[in-house]
Amino acid sequence: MAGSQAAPKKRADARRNEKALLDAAAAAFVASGVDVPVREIAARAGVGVGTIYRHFPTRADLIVAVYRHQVEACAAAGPELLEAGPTPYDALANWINLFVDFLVTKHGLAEAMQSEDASFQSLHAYFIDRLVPVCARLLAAAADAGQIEPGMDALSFMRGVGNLCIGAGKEGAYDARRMVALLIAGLRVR
Amino acid sequence: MAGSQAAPKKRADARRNEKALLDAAAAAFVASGVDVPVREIAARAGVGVGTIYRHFPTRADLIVAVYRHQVEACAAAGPELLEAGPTPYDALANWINLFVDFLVTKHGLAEAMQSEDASFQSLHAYFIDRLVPVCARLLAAAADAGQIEPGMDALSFMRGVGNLCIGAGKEGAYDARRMVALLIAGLRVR
DNA sequence: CACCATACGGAACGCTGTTCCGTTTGTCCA
DNA sequence: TGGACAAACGGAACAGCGTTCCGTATGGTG
Repeated sequence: MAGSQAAPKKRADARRNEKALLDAAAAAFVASGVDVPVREIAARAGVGVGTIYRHFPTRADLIVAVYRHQVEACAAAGPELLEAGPTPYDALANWINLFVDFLVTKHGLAEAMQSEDASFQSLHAYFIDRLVPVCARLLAAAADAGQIEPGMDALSFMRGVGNLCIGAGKEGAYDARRMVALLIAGLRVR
Repeated sequence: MAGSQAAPKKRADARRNEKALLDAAAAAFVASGVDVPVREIAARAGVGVGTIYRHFPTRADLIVAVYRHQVEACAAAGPELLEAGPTPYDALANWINLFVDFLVTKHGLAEAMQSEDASFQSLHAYFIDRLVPVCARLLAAAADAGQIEPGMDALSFMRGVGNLCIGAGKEGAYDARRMVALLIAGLRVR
């Protein structure tokens, strides 16, 4: 097999800077949200701005790289919850809650996810690739079990959930989980 | 009574420019969304940028001025629907649909509404003043009729509805009305 | 008609993202 | 070991945005 990557042998300083940038970006995202100025990330990492763009052509690429592990974990949790939960509907609700918790703790990520800006293309693509199929399977299972109305497409549903997470985690009394719970409840057959 | 305004007699050119700015802004909002560059609005109106800031200190003030009529109409429709609808729940659903239709046809307005930027303070204040009480009354009526769970606060609910409208009206197949319908359905008692 | 407060225009500033190129540095082979 | 070359770097420079500020123009008025 081809190992982890078909690494075209990058230079040592390049690898070092990429790591430093990921750490700096993670810290900066926590401190100032995912729309923190590029210069600040560069300063934290002790590199020039050019170096950021060389490693991560768009902000979305950097965001994806920083949160890849957590997104993968979320994707992996889908089938597990489906097997563990009392019913498919419970599994769906639990999984969505997992996703919501992830989103609301990343300042500005929900906002970025719905941005139509071209530079966020790769962020969309990644979330769609990894999470929408998982959601689709949970929705299908719940529909097959007769617990929710069939016909909801996973992409729209996840966009709705993501939208509801916008503005959460501020001082205002807005509770994203409560709103998402309403949305899920709205799916149920009556 | 004090007539329509206690107008402190503004100069004729100032009144003319204010009108021109409102027209230009309305056209620019339609063409490029509510986050159209200030310079473009100024150019459309044939004035300098300073003139915009003199009449409308923040972008939110301009947005409020442009859409005031439609927001007032929406606010006025609440009590009417409550009286007309077969049930309070129907009135609530119809009114929310009115609000959603308003939002999705104003490119970028839903996004602006959830912005926490200080310059949008007056936009928040206006919507909260005019629409939240109407929504609260409809929610209370539906709860009193035993059709929805009591305890939903109108502000959170409207924020949720507004959030669901983000990204509607683009090429993507996202249907804000459908998602909002889910949210309303989630309110119903089971 | 002359005065002056009111209002205007747009240059200028600061902060963003993004590009570009002269310089530095790691790697590899003679 | 040392030199050569591709790879990578840094940050100046540019463009687009919101916002401020002040010299200039103008409408109202006695």
